[in-house]
Amino acid sequence: MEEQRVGSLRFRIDFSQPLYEQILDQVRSSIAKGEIELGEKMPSVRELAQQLRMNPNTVMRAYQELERDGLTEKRRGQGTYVTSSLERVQSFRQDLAARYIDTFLDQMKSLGLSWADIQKYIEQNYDSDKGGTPS
Amino acid sequence: MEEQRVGSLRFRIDFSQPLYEQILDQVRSSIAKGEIELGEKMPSVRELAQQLRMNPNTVMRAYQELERDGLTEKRRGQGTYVTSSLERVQSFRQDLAARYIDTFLDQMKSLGLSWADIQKYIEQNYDSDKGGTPS
Amino acid sequence: MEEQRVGSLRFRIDFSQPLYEQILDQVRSSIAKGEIELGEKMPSVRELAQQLRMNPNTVMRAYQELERDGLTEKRRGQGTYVTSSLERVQSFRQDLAARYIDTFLDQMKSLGLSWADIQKYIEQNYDSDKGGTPS
Amino acid sequence: MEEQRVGSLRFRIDFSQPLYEQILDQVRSSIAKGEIELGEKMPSVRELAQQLRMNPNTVMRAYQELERDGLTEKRRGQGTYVTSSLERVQSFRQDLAARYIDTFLDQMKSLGLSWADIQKYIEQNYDSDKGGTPS
DNA sequence: GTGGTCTAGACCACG
DNA sequence: GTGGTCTAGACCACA
Repeated sequence: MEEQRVGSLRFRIDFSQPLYEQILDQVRSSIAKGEIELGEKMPSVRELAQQLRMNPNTVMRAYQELERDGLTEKRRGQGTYVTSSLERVQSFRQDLAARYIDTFLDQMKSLGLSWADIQKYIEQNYDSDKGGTPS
Repeated sequence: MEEQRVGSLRFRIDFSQPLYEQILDQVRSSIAKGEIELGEKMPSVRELAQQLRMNPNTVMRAYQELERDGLTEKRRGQGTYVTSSLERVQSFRQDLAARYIDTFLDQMKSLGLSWADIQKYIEQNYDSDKGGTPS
Repeated sequence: MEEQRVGSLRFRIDFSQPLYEQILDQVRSSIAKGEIELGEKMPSVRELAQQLRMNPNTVMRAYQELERDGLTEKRRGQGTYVTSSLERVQSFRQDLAARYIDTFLDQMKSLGLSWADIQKYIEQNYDSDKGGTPS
Repeated sequence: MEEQRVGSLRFRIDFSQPLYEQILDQVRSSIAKGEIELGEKMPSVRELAQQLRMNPNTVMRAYQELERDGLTEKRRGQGTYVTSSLERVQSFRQDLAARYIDTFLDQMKSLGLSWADIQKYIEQNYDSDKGGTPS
């Protein structure tokens, strides 16, 4: 329900999805949007676990996936850092967007909606809030 | 892998999602696209389970959700039928589309992509196949 | 120390490496060598855990990596199966071999040994047992 | 990323392996290849730690292992020196090479590849750069 | 201090 | 029955 800030990161956790997935998605989002800077130190596993009132293992699982995505890197004994490679972030963002778009277009197709239909619908209903990079 | 036909319905099942969900989605899609006609008889739970080589419980769960959606109705002693109400189908289609779109726009927002970005991206990459059998 | 058989799989577990890695390596090896057949059912997580006297979570972690490798697939409520795709196994084997070889050649290079040196050395010392596909 | 020189030694450090291990391996390599001469003085622990921007404890751990290997020796009040015994270096090199080779052959065996397979593969893929600065 | 592995045991979704 | 998520808490390696 309420949002929580931990360092530069913001979290909004509920019980509708696996906790580690929510962490994963929300950290990805923070990195993709540049809310947390390249090369910045992430909160430690234990710290984040405590702040979010979760078990450290749950947080660690999310951190491991982030590293597999190439979005963070671990430095032994020092902590976890956001990657410094802008390129890696960009390419990750592209890939993920493409995956989301594919799924979405499949869904629309399964309902028999064409791209023109979708455009019309969205422009009617979401004119005021089309998302995008925050100011 | 391969597609399977059962009456007017077509199924393509894999193990990446819950089986009952795949049945649900694919029947919904068949109804939305008019591949199975309004008022037509659905295969019985047993029949479909046998054809798809699944546990009848799995098929039943999908059928229950279809009925809750108002897309089908059971007639005692006769079986399950697709609703005859075009209006019901249309409104269901609208609702589902709206839900998919919301999710999609949230995802795009989480990646910092605006509606303009999305349009540009899709038109570049999917020009030839924008899907959809317009109603 | 002693080898253990679970279905078609053989395990030899010690404490010199993470347990889940040993499971992972040994299952990979069994698949690569064809000791367990394509499409065959793997022991369930709980079953294997019990046989190896480990916690199910430890086994599950290994199974998750196997799936990420594309060597196995989960079927909900049914269990875990070795992939049926020979191609996937072959390509995995190629990739892994290439990785091992790269590492090895780097090590040899760091010791100032040329490929000719290595060949000579191996042929002198390992003539009787050059490994390879078991009879 | 970038290489760093400290006296006769060259280092290339990342975060994918324990830092002390990287120092260890790279110093061993420098000695084995004769890049640093027998009897030459090593940088002091503090000096090296400072140059590599590491904790002195980390460097010390690597130095202790080098001494255990017989590749270096401490002289009280003077610092650490590379051994003057060519024989010791040679025998160390042999041992280490043998260990690497054993591991490698085990890996290949676990993938069901024979020595002939390996030779063929390497000669196809690495013909231009077989590494090595023969002694 | 950091992350990583492991155990024991609960509870859930799926078939 | 299957795998998946989560917690609590122990112990380890690295810096």
